[in-house]
Amino acid sequence: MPVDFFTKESTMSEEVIVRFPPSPTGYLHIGGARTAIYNWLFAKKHGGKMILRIEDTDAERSTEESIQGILDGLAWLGITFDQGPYFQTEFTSQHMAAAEKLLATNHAYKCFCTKEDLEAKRETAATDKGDYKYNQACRNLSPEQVAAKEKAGLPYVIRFKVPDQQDTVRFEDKVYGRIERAYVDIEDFVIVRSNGKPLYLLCNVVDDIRDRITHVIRGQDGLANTPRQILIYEALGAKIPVFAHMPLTLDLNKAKISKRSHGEIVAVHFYREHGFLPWALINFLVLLGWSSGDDREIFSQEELIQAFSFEGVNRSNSIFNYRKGDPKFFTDPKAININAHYLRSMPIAEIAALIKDDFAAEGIWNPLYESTQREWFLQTLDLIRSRFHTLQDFARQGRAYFADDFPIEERALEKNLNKTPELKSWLPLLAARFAALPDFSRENTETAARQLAEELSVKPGTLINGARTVITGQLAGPSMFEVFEVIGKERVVTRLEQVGRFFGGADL
RNA sequence: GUCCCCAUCGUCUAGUCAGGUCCAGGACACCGGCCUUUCACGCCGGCAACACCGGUUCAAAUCCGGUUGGGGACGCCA
Repeated sequence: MPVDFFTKESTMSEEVIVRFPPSPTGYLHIGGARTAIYNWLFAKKHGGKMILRIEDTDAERSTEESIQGILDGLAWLGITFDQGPYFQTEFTSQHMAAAEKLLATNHAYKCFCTKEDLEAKRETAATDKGDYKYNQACRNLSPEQVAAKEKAGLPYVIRFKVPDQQDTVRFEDKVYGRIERAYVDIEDFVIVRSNGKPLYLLCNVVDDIRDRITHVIRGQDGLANTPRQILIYEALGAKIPVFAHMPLTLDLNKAKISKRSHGEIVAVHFYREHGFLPWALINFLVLLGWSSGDDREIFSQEELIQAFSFEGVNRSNSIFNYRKGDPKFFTDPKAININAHYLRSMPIAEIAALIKDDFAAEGIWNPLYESTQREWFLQTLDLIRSRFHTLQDFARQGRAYFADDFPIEERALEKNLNKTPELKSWLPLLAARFAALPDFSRENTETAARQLAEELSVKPGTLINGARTVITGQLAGPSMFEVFEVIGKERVVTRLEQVGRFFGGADL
């Protein structure tokens, strides 16, 4: 395996290449998705490429299911990549070649200290509240000593030999600015396990060199790893990429969000299943730690690509404002608000396409909605969408517009019907007036309803909201005259005539 | 414990690099009003923050030092 590609300088240094390297140990969560989004935006903005690399070196925890979940999540979001997915385990020989090179150039050494021994020392240091650092016991072993230990069959790991200098490792982070770390504060870290498997720090760097990554955009939790990785780049004689660390997303208790402690709420698929528009989720996520600098918060894809830059990335961690068990907000209120915003402003035909499956699942899909009843369908969706928060609301809260069996809200029943028992006879009267209308327009139904109200000496609202309850089962909704029009004369008249069923049933 | 990073309304943030135009702007949430047959949308208004202490300066959210608070990293995990 030739190793000179480590030193090969990029000939097309202007081209931006970024990567998203998830480890397949769970679903795609919103923190990871946000990192992917930032990478994707940056690549798009600079006409660069994005590589998807599955970091599956931890065979024990990596699963096929998880890989698929991550792929599905990215696909749903519309985060596309130009290369990959690559799998880190496919490049083990390159990782090992790099380790050999480091060994050969005296940038690394074999360490025979046992895991048990080291763990004991670490524990002792922890109990004494002291600082633990590898004591470099094997750093200066003579070639003869190493040979002897190897011959004796002693297992060893390969450690990186951190330069013995008084200086600091420094780099210019695109978000955090200048970061410095003293060499003495970096211990000789392990790059190859005793079973011969290379470790993340090494693999990650080798892969980034091979893939000619120009910009490493990742979470702030990678910030502390960066000086060590830079050391590897230098030892391998490779060009160091630009680093840009993104602030983390924490929960209300300022703890890092994770599957373990937060469950489904932080999973991308949760949002898909709960009627979120992928772009709305992206729009929300991108705002968690970044701002355009002006007052804009809603962006089209083109606008966002144009507006995005590291300048606008905040340095402090942001909080995912989710309260468990909140009856009103099942996730961050701002996320819901943004989703609702798109729901009421996007082309209605797009919504129609997105809710088809949901309607089918609820048993209220009608194929005619795509042919002869398409106009009616779109008009109805448009009428009801302003108060909806998710795509699911159309089939759930909007059921009465598409089906004759729909639930009746208890509060609507009490307030709009039970309080005025006379409606039991008034609504059939209204039905008769409506039935007699030659043209069932909103103007005509309004005139008829108001006229009847006047004749009965009741407020129009009494009649109208009584009708609302009987016709939609709900306390609130669009203008009833538009509802009448959309639901249609026949169904309106029928539902009004059946008002008796809400007053103890059969005695009509 | 060691090292690194961070600190503006409840939350997301603008303003900090180039100190005065900021008794701090926007958004979400919340409260009130208008519209109205209801709820929502929309519009109008309100509540609400520069963590603390010291320094520099005519002037500090902005610069410097410290304190406190928070986060991250310190694995033969990624």
